[in-house]
Amino acid sequence: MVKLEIKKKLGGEVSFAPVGFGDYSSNLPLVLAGEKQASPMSAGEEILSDLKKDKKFSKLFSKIELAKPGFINFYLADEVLREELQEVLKKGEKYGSAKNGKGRKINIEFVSANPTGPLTLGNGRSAAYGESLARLLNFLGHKVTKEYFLNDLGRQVALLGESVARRFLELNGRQTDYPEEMYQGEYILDIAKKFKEDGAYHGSLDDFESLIKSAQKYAVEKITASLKDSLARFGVKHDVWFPESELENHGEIDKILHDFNINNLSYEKDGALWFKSSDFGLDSDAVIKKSNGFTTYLLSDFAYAKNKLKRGFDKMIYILGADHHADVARIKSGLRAMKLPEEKFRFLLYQLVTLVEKGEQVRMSKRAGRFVTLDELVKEVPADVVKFFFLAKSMDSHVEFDLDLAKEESNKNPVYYIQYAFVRMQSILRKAKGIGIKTEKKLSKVYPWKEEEEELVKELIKFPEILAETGENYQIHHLTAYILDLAGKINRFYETQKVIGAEKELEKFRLTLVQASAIVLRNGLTLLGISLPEKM
RNA sequence: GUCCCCGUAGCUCAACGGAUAGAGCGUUUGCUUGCGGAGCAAAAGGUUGGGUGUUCGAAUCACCCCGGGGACACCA
Repeated sequence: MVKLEIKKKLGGEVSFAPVGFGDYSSNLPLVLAGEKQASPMSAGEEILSDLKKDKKFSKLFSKIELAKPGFINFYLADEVLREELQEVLKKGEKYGSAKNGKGRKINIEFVSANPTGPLTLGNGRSAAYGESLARLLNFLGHKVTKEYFLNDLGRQVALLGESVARRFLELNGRQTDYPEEMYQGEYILDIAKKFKEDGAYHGSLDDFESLIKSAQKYAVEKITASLKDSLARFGVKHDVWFPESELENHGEIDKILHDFNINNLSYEKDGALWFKSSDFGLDSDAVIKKSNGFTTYLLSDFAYAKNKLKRGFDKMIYILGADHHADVARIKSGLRAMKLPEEKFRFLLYQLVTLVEKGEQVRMSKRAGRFVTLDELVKEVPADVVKFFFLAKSMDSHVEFDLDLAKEESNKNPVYYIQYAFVRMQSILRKAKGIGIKTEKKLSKVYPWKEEEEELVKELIKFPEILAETGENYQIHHLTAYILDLAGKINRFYETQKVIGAEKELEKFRLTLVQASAIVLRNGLTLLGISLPEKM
């Protein structure tokens, strides 16, 4: 990774240069000029002559130049390009991987939707992002656990049980009303029907309490299973499903209450128990135990954070919808109060996915039964397309989703452009193998680069650098954009340079380019969780 | 009232404070023998919502407006 070497050597920032300014560039002269009040160009001269003294370093480049306002531009040497190209073939599916993570344990929690209904599009965004980030960090040498927090306690789940119970009573010919606060989606009726068919309830129909309990347990199990199915169909698999009830059963929630009490971090008011969050950076205090005796979500969050830490994770990443923005501040206040290492917790918020129907925005609501499910979408639009749609965007962008438009546009999605480039490369490789052409490391003849070849190699060897950066800033969409760029370079190369049937040595050389292209596309798409067709 | 995110080409979105603001879709025009045309080449399309600052340099940072989304519960 030449970029890293320049960075080390200079001790300043280095970036990929815009077209026409070499391969890498640094603004160090401008920065130094500001600090020392010297002219950028003279500062640049000094740096430049220093760099040139280091023979080993300057051998990496065909040219190092000082440009206009005060940039140093680096042009990669031909041999470096050729060596790195061989590196791609040598490392194959490991190309781009690293050991920087040093096996540090990372927990990534994502999706974590309540088991009270199907997954929504927003959950899909979380799923696509979490899965990809996990794969990337793994590739970079971390030991990643993908985790799903299952809220199997509390009011929403109780409400779910009651909803199913009421539908169940209806099915059994009992007169019951169905209040507005019940879950309105059709899937509730489906669950109630299965509940009846399975004969899962053995008690009396008049014992409403017992019915609710039984229906709740049944519904949570059914829905959890279908959540797993939906995610599997979307190509996402969590390593750990962590039920909230486990925290309660192991007394971890009570332990927090106890500790807060001892350390004078909580107090009673209006029959409820409050956490003194205002002592830890918040505007107000927060309820952790309601006057009806039930503990709040926040308390579980505290216990859960502590639990994760206890399991030995070095870093805990939460992927949350932007509607949890305020929760983040509350959780952090709790971390401070409990003296847990705040820097090990990282909260990533993605902006919400809103639904557009016939030009109108519709607020999705699970309770009101008004949403598009991930399953519905994936039935109409291939999972690869949906993932690309999410992963090409920054987490900070709102997504307005129009199902009709998505269906219509699906076959124009850029993901096909990338897959097509891959298929073309595979096709050439197949053909070459068929007629016995092999790639070779040592070529007896070195050809000058064709423009499209050079651009392609340079793009290919950026891959490890892009991954390293993305692993730092978690901006997965940068990786997505890179792969799209790369596909463009590949298609241009394909269009202009004949591979099979070219002059003997040249044929071999271009074949290495083809092979390297296939490798990088494969590695990149795999990290995004997008599939690689052999044929289309 | 406080806090978070966004406003960039007709549309959907990119752009570590850097050099000429880029892709895809859509529009217009070309490209058969060469390996898959789901491609390639080119054109048109922009006062980066508006303003004031900060500095060598601002789509990016600060402040003020305008517009959109979200959060500020004994909801989850």
